Amino acid sequence: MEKYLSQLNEAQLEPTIQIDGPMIVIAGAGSGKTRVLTYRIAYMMSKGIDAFNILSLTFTNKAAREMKERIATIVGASEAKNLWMGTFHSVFAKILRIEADRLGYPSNFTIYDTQDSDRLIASIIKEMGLDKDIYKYKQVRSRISSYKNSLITVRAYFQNPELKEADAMARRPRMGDIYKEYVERCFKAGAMDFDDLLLKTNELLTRFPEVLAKYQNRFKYILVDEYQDTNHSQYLIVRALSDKFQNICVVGDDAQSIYAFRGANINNILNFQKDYDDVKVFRLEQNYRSTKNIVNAANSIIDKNQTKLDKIVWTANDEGPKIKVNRSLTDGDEGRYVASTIFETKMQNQLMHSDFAILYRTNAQSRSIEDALRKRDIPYRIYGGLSFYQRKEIKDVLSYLRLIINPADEEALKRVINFPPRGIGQTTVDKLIVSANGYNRTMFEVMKNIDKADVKINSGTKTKLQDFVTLVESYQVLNQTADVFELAEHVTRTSGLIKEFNKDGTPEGVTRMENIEELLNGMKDFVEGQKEIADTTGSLAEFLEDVALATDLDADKGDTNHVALMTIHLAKGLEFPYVYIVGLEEDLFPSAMSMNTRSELEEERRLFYVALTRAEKQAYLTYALSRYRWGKLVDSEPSRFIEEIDEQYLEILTPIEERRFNPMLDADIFGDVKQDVEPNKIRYKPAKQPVLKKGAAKKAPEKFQVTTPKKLKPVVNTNGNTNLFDSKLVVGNIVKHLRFGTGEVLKIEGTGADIKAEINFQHGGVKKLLLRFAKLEVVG
DNA sequence: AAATCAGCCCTTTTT
DNA sequence: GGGCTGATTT
Repeated sequence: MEKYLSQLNEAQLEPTIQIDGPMIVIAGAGSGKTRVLTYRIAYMMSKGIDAFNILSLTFTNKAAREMKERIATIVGASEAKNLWMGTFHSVFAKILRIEADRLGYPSNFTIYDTQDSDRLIASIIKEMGLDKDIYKYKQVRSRISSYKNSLITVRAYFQNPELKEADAMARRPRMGDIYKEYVERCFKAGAMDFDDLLLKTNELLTRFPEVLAKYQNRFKYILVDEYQDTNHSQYLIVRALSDKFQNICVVGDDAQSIYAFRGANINNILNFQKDYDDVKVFRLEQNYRSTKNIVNAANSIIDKNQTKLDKIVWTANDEGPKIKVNRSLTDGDEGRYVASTIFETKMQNQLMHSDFAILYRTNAQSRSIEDALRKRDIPYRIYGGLSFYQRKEIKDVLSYLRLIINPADEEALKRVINFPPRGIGQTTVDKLIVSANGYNRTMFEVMKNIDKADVKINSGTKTKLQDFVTLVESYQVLNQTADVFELAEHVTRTSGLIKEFNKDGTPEGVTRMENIEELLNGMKDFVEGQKEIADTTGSLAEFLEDVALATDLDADKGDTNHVALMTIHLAKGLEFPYVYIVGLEEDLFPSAMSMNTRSELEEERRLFYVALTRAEKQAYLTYALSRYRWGKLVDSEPSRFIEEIDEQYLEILTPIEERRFNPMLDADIFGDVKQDVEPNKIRYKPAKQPVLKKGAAKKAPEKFQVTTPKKLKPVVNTNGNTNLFDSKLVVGNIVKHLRFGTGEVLKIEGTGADIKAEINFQHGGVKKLLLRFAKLEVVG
């Protein structure tokens, strides 16, 4: 152990050997946080603390696995095996399975993924006869999710008039009814969604003091990584479990909090010192990862945020090259620029493909990059996106398997009852749902007793339903003896899935078959792997849980030497020698949807900070002047984040060399000639009509100058004399709108040309209006 | 009940 | 550009 501790600097050593009591480690990017966590656990064990008494919560299962492996090399595999380590979701799913019956759930409950939830909600909205344009299932789902993350149960919802009012104001008065029905249907189906795993854990710990005591005594030492990204529900679980012994160590970096959109509360980390007595505070401020240029540039960005803890990240590393900033004409050019510089850099410095990462704000951006990499024969791998387990054919197979374990699983049943087609159509399914709700039974139970049930289904269809029941039951019998792989293999063959995908020999069908094969191989690995671990059964239930909570499709099978493509969110915690941050454009990064409030914009800025601090040696920032979005070419402006970096750390590669407008050359912008133009050649932008955007007259042609800070743009009044942009509209004013009638001003937000007012109109409810466009008249 | 097609929304990020 | 829903046809 000593030899490991000697690898730490003083700042790292202190928290590592501090075992008892509440403590917080504020760890800057690249400061060796994971090392501290790993060695701390190993150190605890070397001091005689039983692995059974340590609970370590990480942000991804991959992080947990890697940490466990490293601990195993220090203290030995047999000891490390007993550590409880994983994400909140996976750890508490395990506990919920043990305690399920207390909550009225079967221990083999299904975990609904987002898609399952969406389908159920959409189906409920339809059944209730509501307008799907007002009740958009995605919005409804995210609303329900935020209730759950704030521990607002259905009962709490109906007891709180404010919530009902808020939903009514948003023209969704039936929100509570949908919530209620959704929760009941999940319960009946023996299913929990992601948020339930945390909500039900809280319920368990609150309602059953003996259960709380049991786990408090079990988890005498608790560690939480990435504490800045915990939500309220997670916060309460940690508080409850650590309440008795108060041996709680949280690690995080407020500057890297990027999950507010899913309920993460940055105040959890900002207020930690108030939550416990005598909190010891440690700071890791020396960055070991990146060059001075990168660290300083990142600091200069995060400085722009108001909400943050005091912390100065510094490094003793080399100065390094400046951050390269490149402009392209289109997203296609951007891709080609990235691909060609990767190619050149790799050749010149004899690097691996895996030394490079390309990070973007949205998954949709990967396509243009992929195309360029493929043309250059550069191997790459896309992380995240539509994960393997979310593909249609994989979900089909998994749905059959889910039904074996839990025939009450409504979403799985609806998915495969008529796939492959077996003559059971929508009408029949609808009748079954109505009937099941009427009898308060599951659809499967109704089907099983279809002869006794009062449903108007013709006898031919009834036979088909019974056949399906028999099929599933035969699988259940096989599950008694066969392992996961054998079972799945049998299911794909006998259900007709393989035949269905093989049917027409289309390339699509071939890919689907390959994916199914890959799934089967994965199962084989799972079966083999589980044999070596003592306390696991290798059961189907366990496999399905792994799959439901998988954070990535890890299992880096075979070749790991590829360029990594992923969203910035996914890149958190990772590092690469060369990092490209692409699509640095206004409305994309920062996202158009996050510019309404300061806190949203600050989260985008933290996201940019995370992106930049992934780089060890060299960072590239790229943007395009126009980009395909929703199938259309859209003009874009460089991101404000580029300007926010202190210019001394930047190298602008593409000073604009304006050329005279040339109709001949200009034509290729609209034709297909430009495909062959080499990237990174000096390009020019055709003269264009100035576009009015954000109420400002844009200087044309566009010229991007990093050296001059953006000045406040002149305001153009586009709406004649009724424009209130310059007026002193205040909260409480009564205003009149041409279309919406009169309303009260609830909120005013934004600055400059982006000032918006939230107005509650008598007709039309609450609306956010850009003052510079809205024709408003103050009447009171 | 199945197959085909037109039109819709979509893009923030994930356990 | 693409995926999904709903209407229409067979």
